[in-house]
Amino acid sequence: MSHATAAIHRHATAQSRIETPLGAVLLARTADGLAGAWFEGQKHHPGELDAPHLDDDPLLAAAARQLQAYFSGAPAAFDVPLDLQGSAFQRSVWAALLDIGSGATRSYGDIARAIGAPLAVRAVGSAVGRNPVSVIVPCHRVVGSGGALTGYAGGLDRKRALLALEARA
Amino acid sequence: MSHATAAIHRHATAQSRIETPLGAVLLARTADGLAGAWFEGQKHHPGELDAPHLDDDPLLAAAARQLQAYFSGAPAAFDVPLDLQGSAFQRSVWAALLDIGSGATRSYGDIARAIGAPLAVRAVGSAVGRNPVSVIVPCHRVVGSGGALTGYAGGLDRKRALLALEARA
DNA sequence: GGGAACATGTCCGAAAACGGCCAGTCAGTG
DNA sequence: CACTGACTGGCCGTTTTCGGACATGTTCCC
Repeated sequence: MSHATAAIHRHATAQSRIETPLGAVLLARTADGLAGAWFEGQKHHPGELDAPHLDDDPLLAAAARQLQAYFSGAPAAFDVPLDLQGSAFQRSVWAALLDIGSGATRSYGDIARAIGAPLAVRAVGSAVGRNPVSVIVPCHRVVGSGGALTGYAGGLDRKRALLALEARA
Repeated sequence: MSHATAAIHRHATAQSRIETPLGAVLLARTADGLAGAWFEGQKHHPGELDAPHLDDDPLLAAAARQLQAYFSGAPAAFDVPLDLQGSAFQRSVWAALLDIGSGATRSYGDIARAIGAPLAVRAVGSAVGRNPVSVIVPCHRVVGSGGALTGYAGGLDRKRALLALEARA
């Protein structure tokens, strides 16, 4: 188990499960914010969490509401506090993802330059792939420099669908 | 000759030889109890003993009966008094072996912790290997921490066979 | 009496393998 | 030419693997 995944297992205080047009999503929070949103069966899924299932947790409920709105075609508007568990490098990458507007895309090289490590392109790829909060932290908006989709922890189909949804909105 | 083996040669009052599905076994007793049960040709076998061969010695006969029952598939039930010749450290290790239930296994590290010498793992390995009373003192129930069989004075095949027998019972 | 060998397990550091990349090359086309 | 596609080499953080070092009691062999 990776350091980050272990941290989530340790600090999670509640979890809940919602259905979306792209499949079930597991949400998890810590005391400080939303820490995870994984598609069922995706790569790097944390597996079973110890935390209690709470459908009425205010933060989880808000995240669920905003996700449902997003999937219904409303413009992406997420404002739940995040608590992203990862190394300093990973957090800097994930922070950069939050700057990509809905409907826009960036290349892995763009992100590398944005965080001041222009040569760390492959490392950026790794970090993007470990994003713990799907959809809300928009790792799906990162594509190859030529526009190719190149990869997605939840499967390329989901990545295509998310981009298409945002293109319509 | 080791200190313990010398003591057995000195104090043995009777011996006898029985056949088992895993080969011949030499039994030896002292005035105080059963002191040895070695597979023929095993490592650390004491060789020829001076003591008289007595097939009607009550203690040796009881041990033989219980061993035969065990090999026929009956649950392990040994109650002959033991007289284990060895250093204080070795006796503490062998005592710990008697606490492992039939069908269960422990690692060498488990035993080391159980006797209060958590770092003496290798020494435990040595001591387990010198167990003078095979089968009845269940040294065959000690395996590597990863589950590997790692060694047996009577050969790994016998160790495997004993564990399989107990798994069935 | 000194020193090696053993039926191990834990730790730590180094080294290698592994990715959701990208820019450059080069040969093959129309 | 311009464009394509396959291949190459280098970049970097993370994860996994691997190899020593160490701790311990007893025996065996100089």
